Amino acid sequence: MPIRVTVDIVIFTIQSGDLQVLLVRRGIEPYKGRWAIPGGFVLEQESLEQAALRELREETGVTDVYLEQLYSFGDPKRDPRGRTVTVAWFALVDAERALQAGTDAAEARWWSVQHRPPLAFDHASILDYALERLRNKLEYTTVGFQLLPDKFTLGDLQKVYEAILGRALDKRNFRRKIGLLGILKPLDELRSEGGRPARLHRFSARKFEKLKDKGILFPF
Amino acid sequence: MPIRVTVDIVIFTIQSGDLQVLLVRRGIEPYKGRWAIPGGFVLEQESLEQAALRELREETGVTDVYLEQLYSFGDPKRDPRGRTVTVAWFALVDAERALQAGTDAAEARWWSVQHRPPLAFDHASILDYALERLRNKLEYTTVGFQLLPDKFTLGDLQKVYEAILGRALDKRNFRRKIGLLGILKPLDELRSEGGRPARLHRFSARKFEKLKDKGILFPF
DNA sequence: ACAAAAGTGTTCGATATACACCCATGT
DNA sequence: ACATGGGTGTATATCGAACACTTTTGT
Repeated sequence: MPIRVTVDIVIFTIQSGDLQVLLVRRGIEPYKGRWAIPGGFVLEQESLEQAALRELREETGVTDVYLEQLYSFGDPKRDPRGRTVTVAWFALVDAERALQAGTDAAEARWWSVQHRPPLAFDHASILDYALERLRNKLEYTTVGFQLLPDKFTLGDLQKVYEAILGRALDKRNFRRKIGLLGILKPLDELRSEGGRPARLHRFSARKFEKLKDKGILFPF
Repeated sequence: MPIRVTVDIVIFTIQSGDLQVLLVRRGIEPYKGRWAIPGGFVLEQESLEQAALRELREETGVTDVYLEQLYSFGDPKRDPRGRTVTVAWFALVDAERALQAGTDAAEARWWSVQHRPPLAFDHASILDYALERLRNKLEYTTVGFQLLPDKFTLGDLQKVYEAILGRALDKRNFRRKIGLLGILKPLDELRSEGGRPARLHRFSARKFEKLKDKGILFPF
């Protein structure tokens, strides 16, 4: 009996200030009816990353997202049907793209990471690990920007950080630190949402690459 | 043709202030005669970590070392004999244990990471990645202590940091920061080595666990 | 006595944190 | 006019970086 290799993808998004994860309901045994992290077998001719991207596209229809390898899980008993090793990934999609994902398949939906259902297999461990990685990465990289659409307000950005870190941040300190990085381009465009209109910004990946090369990272 | 799953282990040590990696010379094709990272197939009934520990023991005779999963590599062309996915790990062994490792098998020896030979397969990428991870981890964890024997001097410890980071550190700043952590127990024992004798210290893992729980990490 | 490594404090700049009020719009 | 979210500066504490001399041993 050979070992079968799969990929599983923990897909996060932010919906109205709440960190959510995409889960699919299993239609077959084992764990029939339980919710699970989307994934599937690695095909003969594709790399692990290609497999993850393919599953992501098949399950959610989304493409062109942030994707990072997380960890590989291979406990001999993790799948009762037989020996599997899964290479887990985590992906970040912005709120706009997230909408199409949840509606595509009837048996896929977004769950708040706070109020998630019991999961199949060892998927609870995988999700916990992904969450931990996301929190850590938030502090020294710009992954947070991946959860926002092209144009966003500084309030939007702060909400992303607060949702992931699970605590409130000071508005003035937050803006100063973001400003210091100089990786946001303020646009000549405002968005009104129940109060004073907020300026929209765009993430400038080009400026960020320069910072990375110099070893300057995120100071949260 | 199923995918075959292997583990490869990048084993680091420090010998007289130089960061070294254990490599084995391949006796068969492909890449016969080339140096490679030690590794082998994952067996039917063992977890990935057990497989890594087993290979580590078989190749080096060492046990009870620091071992951490690194990344999984699965390019379809990475092994010309057929499709493989390897789960790469990195291990740290102290100088005393390292001695027995290099001598066990005639075709295994330590190489300075600076002057390493060309490697088989995609092992150069794996080694580079391990080195990057080690450097990063050094800055916010206590992995550095894993490269030292039970008793060591502060000079020994500083040399470990300098060898891995590849730059000189200020002795006073280094000692202050280590001292602030309060995870070293000074012993009533000195070691003389060509100058004023140095006090030996021991790493107190118990104290460190408390720090970790509070989220206090290494400030290098 | 001298060579060789151990040991020890202070100053300064940068960064993180705490904290409160006015502004522009919609209703 | 009032409710709602947007926008702005200063003071303090903490942390990291730079920097030089004395001490203890072996030869």
